[in-house]
Amino acid sequence: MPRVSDEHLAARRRQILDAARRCFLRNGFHATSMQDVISEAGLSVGAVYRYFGSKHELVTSIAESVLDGADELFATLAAAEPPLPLVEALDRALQFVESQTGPDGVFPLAIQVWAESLRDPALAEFITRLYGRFRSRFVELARRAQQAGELPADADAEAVGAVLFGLIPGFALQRVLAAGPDPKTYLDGIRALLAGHGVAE
Amino acid sequence: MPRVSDEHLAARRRQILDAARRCFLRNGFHATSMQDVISEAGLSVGAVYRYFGSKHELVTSIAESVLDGADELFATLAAAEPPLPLVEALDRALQFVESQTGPDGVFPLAIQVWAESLRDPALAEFITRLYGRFRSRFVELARRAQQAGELPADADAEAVGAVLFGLIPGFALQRVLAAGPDPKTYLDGIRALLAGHGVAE
DNA sequence: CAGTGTAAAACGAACGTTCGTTCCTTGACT
DNA sequence: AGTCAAGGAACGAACGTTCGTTTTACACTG
Repeated sequence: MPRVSDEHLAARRRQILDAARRCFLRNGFHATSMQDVISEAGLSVGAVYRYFGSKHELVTSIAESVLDGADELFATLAAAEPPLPLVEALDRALQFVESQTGPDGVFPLAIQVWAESLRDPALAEFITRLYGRFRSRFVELARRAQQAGELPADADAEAVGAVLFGLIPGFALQRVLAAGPDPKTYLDGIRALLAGHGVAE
Repeated sequence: MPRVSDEHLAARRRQILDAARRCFLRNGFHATSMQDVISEAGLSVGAVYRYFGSKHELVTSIAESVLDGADELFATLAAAEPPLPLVEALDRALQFVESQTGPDGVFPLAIQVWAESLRDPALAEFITRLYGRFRSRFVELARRAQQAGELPADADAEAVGAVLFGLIPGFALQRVLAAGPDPKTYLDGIRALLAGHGVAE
């Protein structure tokens, strides 16, 4: 089928990426062979190698698409007008993450990306930059909560933002690895902490 | 050396496990070949296979030893007499984790164990049980903080414990993947949250 | 104490498989 | 007729593991 449309090419790419995502979710990056991806996509070796030059390129593409989605939500939460109360912003973030922790969600893939980034400097740099951006969203959230009087005026927004961001993977990990509590319960815990009796300082 | 002492056998095992740990830290479980481990240990193929029946057994042994250490600390923190103030307990937990986030620490290995557990039901069950125990330590911490008046009397200790525990991997992940703040800054953020202005109920 | 038998520890060549990738061929569409 | 997406046989390398051989330390004899 020569001279096919651009949409056809894009669709083929997506077809391969979707197949790869399913395989990677099922077996992990390393235990998935190119043949697995190729069979899952219902294509031939040659066809797949026309669209992706190597397995590594497939892994990288998946990694980027997996993580890009979350930033959009976090950006929305941080920029909401009027500013969202802390608890509500966290509620929304937790619900999003919760929706991605199942076997079909992307969070298990994210864990694999973390592991992969420990050995792949290029991927590590991508991750560092993206997660830095994630954190900056939560710093912004903290700053605005501070202005709204939800946090002490002298608090370090950078520090609070880091903690708020840390709550998210902390929740997701427990959900996936340790049969953790549901988002509602987790949020109750956060609320209780926020309502703390001023023991610090 | 036939008929060697039990200490010799144990030392050989440790020799192999240490070599494997170094290799796994350097290249990850999957990208490390048995030959890598064997060369690193300075032994022969046959010698290593005398002590460990398969590569998988090596991975499992490493995983267990990596995670067992942390529980000891968490148990100590939860059982301290008199009860530790929340902030101080978290401080100690963060400092411990911090000491394990470097290239020589075990935290990078823990990330790989997480990824591995997604495909290995036996490992997953081990992880679930262990992390459940981790969380229960923090629940105990929360309960005692509650009795000391550091948390609202009507708070759900289970929920708060889960959040407190979640702070730990949340910190470590940022430290390893996203050039996150140091433990002191992170703790400042936690303090600011605890001092929150009672916005939640 | 010397000599010898033996069981166990260590060795490493070799095996069958599977890997990611290459590259030539095929055939549908312009 | 020409172009190019798609196909798939074939390749060399590397994998985890097996297994027959060699080496070693100790027990037992005289």
